Amino acid sequence: MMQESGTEAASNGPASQNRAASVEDGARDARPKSATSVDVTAADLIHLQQQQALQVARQILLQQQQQQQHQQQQQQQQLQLQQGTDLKSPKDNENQPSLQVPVSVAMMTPQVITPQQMQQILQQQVLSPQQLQVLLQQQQALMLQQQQIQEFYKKQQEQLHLQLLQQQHAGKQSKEQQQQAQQLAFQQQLMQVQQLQQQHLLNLQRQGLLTIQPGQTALPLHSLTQGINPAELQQLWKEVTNLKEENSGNSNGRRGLDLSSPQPPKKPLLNQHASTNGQYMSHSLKREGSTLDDYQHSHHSHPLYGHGVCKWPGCEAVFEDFQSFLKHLNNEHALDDRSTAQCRVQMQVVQQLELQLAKDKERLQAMMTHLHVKSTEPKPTPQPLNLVSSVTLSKTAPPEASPPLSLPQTPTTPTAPLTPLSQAHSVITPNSLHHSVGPMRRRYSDKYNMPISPDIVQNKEFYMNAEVRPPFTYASLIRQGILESPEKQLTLNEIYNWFTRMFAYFRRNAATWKNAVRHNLSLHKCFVRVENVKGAVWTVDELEFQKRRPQKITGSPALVKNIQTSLGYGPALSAAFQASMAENNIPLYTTASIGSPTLNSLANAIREEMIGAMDHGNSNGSDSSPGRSPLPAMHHIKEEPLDPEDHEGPLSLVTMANHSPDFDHHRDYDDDQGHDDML
DNA sequence: GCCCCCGTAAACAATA
DNA sequence: TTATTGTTTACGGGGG
Repeated sequence: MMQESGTEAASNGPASQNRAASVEDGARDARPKSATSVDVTAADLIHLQQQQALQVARQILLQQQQQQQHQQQQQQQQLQLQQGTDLKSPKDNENQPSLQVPVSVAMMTPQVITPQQMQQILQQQVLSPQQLQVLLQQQQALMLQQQQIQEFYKKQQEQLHLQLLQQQHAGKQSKEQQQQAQQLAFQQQLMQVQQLQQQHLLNLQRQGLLTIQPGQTALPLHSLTQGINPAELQQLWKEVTNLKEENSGNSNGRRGLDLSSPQPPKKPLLNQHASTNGQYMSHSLKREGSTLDDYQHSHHSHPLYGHGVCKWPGCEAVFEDFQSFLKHLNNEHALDDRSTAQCRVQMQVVQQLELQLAKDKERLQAMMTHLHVKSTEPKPTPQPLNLVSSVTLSKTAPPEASPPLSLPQTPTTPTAPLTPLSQAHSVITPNSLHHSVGPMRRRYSDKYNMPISPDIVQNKEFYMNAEVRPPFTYASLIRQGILESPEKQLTLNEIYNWFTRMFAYFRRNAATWKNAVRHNLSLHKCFVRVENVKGAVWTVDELEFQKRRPQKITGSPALVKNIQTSLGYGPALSAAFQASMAENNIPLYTTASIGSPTLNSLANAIREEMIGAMDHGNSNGSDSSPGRSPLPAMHHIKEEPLDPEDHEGPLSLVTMANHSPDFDHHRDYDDDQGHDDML
């Protein structure tokens, strides 16, 4: 009789809820002013620079002392020779024969780096061609400065030499004073070099050319500190830009830029994130290749072709039609050394961007965790868009929760059914995040008549584990839950369970949202209550639901395009949405064969028709015809007797689906709610 | 400012 | 009797 449900009513007064909500909102407003950046701060840079300079300074002083002694000895020898004495010291001459170039000068001299080093630098700091140019200019400017310093140093050395000679003539003075003077001069020079290098590094950082990550300090900092040979940069620049005259077809002098022998991303930095994102990265790369192929063969839109312009890096050739572009692509960007080099650079760019994206996502997750999750409740670190590669479900999360139908359930294929375009619109944007943190206002699924399924599908793991309010209205969520059920019908309690199972947010304050669910079920005509022998189930009248929010979406062309593109890519559509479309064509309560391509296209077509009908702006709440073939309203289902087997209870329902709501866990949810509500 | 939508709260009745 | 389910009303906020 009494279906399981939370015992939330007793201790969950509205006042306390409001207080809790307001406090929560206040906490959310108190956002951290300073994000904990993963980049090395300027202070760290300076510290490293200072340490490095200290070591160099010690070497310089040692060398300088030796050199000074050597010079003085030479001078003494010369004097002795002039005086006719013959005091040889060949040993000293042999020991210090080639110290005319001080170490400090050697340090300032730009070192010629190997191609491998250059590649490592590129891998760790992938630069765009523009950035490379800027870097080149910066390096050349630094070279000039360093040359000036060298000249200055040489002049000083000469001056010192002259001073020594004069001092020799004037009589021997204390060597300590000379050494101190020279040390001071060298320290000044060192300071100047340090300042220049720090300025250079800071400039690079400011311009975003240099991002030093933890654990990355060794090579890039060292290399940049020592200066990259502009010739090498120029060489690389030539290799990766359009130098068509170099298109010889042979790999002459093309070192390490061969795609045929793909070097594994030997980036320790990348591997640091492999535990969480490596899968995602490799997968996305793989997906990138497949989509490219698909585009090339099946679409007249091409990722390398946009607005009549070839988007090959550095090309920007203009074409009137797609065919000429394809010809150009095959001719000019064929498989040769230049293309492979450019491709490799682009791969590095993508890898770097993905790395940055992963970092930003981690930061976002940390922020959200900080803002929404109680510190006393250690949660798994859920991330939107299936970044969680291996979900360790908390005790409040359904451990198995085989998702219904096409939901990507296995973390091993996190983005398998997705397309990049579908990802683009359904990623948790700051806007949606804003919605999710506050009261449930203006869920975009309603506002723009968008199917919520792709979002829920893509962020299922996220919503399941993060106490983030899904940016959908109760009505949309209820509909989604009902449509995800195998029979497209749920009892009230099953709807509750679906909420708690799918959304961590609804595992607390049960009285509030359950009341809202009931309220919505009763209020909206799109939810049809079907009497049953053993109770009642709720179904969705899709027509009524579509009529429910006839707000036009013509306002933002980009938005409309987004919606249409999202509809145009079948894999992004969830089976629930397809099923909902199928409901308009096939009788209710029949288990539709969901997922066939024809049904997908049909569903898309119907969906677009619906959106087109919405554009005409149906009168709100009126029962006017939506402007397309009037499908029979679903109200008759109220009288339609149901097969008792189909809805005798939750357990019978779950046997039909591969997603089994574990009601023990629902108990847990309710219990947790009780704890939460007591707080 | 008005209207609509949505969320929330609450009262109330029916029912198991 | 109690908990659940379902209906309805009221109110406030956001947004067009």
